[in-house]
Amino acid sequence: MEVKTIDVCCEPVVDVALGEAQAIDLAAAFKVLADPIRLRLLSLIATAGAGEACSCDLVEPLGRSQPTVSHHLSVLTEAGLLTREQRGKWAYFRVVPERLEVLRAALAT
Amino acid sequence: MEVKTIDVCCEPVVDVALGEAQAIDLAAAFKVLADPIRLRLLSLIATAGAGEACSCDLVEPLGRSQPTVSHHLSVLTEAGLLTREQRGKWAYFRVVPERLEVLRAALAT
DNA sequence: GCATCACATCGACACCTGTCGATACTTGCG
DNA sequence: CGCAAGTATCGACAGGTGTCGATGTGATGC
Repeated sequence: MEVKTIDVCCEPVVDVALGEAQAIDLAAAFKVLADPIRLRLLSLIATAGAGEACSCDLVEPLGRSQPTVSHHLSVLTEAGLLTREQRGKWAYFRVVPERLEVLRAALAT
Repeated sequence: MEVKTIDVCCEPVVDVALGEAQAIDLAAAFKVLADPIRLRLLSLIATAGAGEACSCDLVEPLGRSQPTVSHHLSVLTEAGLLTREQRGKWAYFRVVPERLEVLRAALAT
């Protein structure tokens, strides 16, 4: 997946008729969440001790190869759902709650 | 897309570590939303006059062929996001707010 | 009964995406 | 400097998905 910076408008889907461009952006955002590995990555990082997790601790519990996990972490980061911080040899990731909140708002009824 | 009945558990993604099976179900649910045409269908139906819309009124504004729109309506209906009611020659669709609410809850922070 | 309209299904195609092994790239440490 | 460890990137493959034209299926009305 190639996900650019995603600008999701805040209008709920069920409020005003969605424009074509907004629909494309919003769909791209949901596409990032439409993968079990990425959902589990979000969950693992969010529930980790200090609210952050190292790549090295994420490969094994998911049962996927290191390149695959790295790929999914990139997708989540490029979508703005994660932040990446390099500390020495290790890369630490944190979730960005505001991003989830934006998507959550789009589903408001 | 072939989407069976989707049973999404209500645990927020960021609350407890997501199980493998739950992640698969949740990802399938988000996959349904990860398409611009389907998002616009939801939006069009939700904002329609009586809260419902006929297929005949959905083909033209989306700029896709009738089979394609019919396909997306099937995906949304099978996922439980829409209900379908046949009245005479026409098929009327309504959104199921509870379904959106379930997905919304999964993104809670 | 038959033509017509609304809609669903089928078959086929191009494109995208998740996956992995191999490899390149940094950083830290002797 | 040279080696090792943690990650990212590359290339390639199998499988999934959106799309459409053609066709099938009911229901309506003459």
